[in-house]
Amino acid sequence: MSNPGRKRGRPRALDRDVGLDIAARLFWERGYEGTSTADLTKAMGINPPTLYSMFGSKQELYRQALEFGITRESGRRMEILQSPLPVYDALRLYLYDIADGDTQPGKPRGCMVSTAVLQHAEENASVAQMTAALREASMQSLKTRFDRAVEEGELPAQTDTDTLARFYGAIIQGMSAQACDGACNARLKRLIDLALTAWPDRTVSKRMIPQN
Amino acid sequence: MSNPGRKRGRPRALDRDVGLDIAARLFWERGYEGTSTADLTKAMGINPPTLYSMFGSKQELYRQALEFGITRESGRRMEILQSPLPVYDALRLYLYDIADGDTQPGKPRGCMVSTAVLQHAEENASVAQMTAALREASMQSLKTRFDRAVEEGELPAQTDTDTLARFYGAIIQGMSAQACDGACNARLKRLIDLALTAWPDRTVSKRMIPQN
DNA sequence: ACAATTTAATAGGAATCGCTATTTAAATGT
DNA sequence: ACATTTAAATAGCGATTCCTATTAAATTGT
Repeated sequence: MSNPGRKRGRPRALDRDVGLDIAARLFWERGYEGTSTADLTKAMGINPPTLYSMFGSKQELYRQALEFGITRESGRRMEILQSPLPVYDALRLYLYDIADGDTQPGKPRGCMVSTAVLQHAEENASVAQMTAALREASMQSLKTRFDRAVEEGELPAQTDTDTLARFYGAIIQGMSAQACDGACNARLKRLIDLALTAWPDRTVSKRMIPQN
Repeated sequence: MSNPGRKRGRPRALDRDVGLDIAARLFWERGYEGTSTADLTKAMGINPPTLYSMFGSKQELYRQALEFGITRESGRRMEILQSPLPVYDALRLYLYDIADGDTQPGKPRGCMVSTAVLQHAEENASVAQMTAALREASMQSLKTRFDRAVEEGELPAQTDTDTLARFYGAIIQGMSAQACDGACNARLKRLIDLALTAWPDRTVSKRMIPQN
């Protein structure tokens, strides 16, 4: 029969995105080294050769699963950060969104990137590099927004935007760690609210009493 | 020959503490799942049966290596925290000591506990429980110190000491993650200095302009 | 019906995983 | 010297690691 919408040959039994979603959840929960290819094929309901023909290798599957898992939320968070809101409010919403991501019901705890592959066997150094680069990019996007805020007069000219970005980056990583350890959403948001009191404020200097 | 200071039988070829130090460094660098028993025996210069007769199992070795690795610094940090210094200054020195620990030349980056075994295979859940309990205990010791500060009038009576402890706990975890990613000592200390501006201050409320 | 095309399933390979039964070596006690 | 005691080394077990050569199945084109 003529069926122009379909290719020739045996149809795929597993949708690629479904497979990536399953892989993302497994890697998210158990880490790269804690997830075996047998875990992956079993969860996807396929046999090893299918996994390798679809995704290439375990490392390549991890890369694709990472990309698949973060694309949607990464886009949303960029919109929050680049919104017309004052930078402080954008930052708060940005952090709240991350706290929500760290504590989604029915999904693994913590962040897929923030605390992933920090320790690893030598042979997995290139995998660790993937997540490290994503963490660095995340902090750079914060710094870029803060730099704009300086230019637009929302932050003092002498603001150390790099340290400010890495500080909130540390909060993000700490939230992920604590979510892995069982922290609830409300607890993470209390933590955010406290972290936001470190925001540089042009109106008042906070500590009137010298520290030394 | 009569030699009262020594036991009978073949002498140990490897000192227990030397072995634990080697194991601690390997687990620290590569994580629990990233370190194989072959890595451990090779680094110690022993054969598998010796490792198992000395330490019992991989999991038990990890427990002992953790204990060995953190005992000294844990004691020092408790002294800092319980010193007669004002709580703010004690906290600052405490965090600086951790930053130093995260960036020691010739040792693995980051903290052995703060960011360890956050993700893991199901079979290693009990190992993850070890590090999670140590992280929780670390934050509890901060909270206890802050509670005392409230009692002694160093902090406002209404201070949320639990959130305050978990906030600096998040900073500690973030520092460890960033040290793993290559952050230097000075960068971590800039981060600490910024985090310390979130310290509750009785003299002035920081944000004079309402946020909403 | 039959060839062509594409994918899945079977079966297993080489290496490594954590771990151990057995044997050998090195000390002390008599 | 020789037995006793303690620990190390040899050798390897069963299971699992990531991955693949080969075969079988399911579709389309003619």
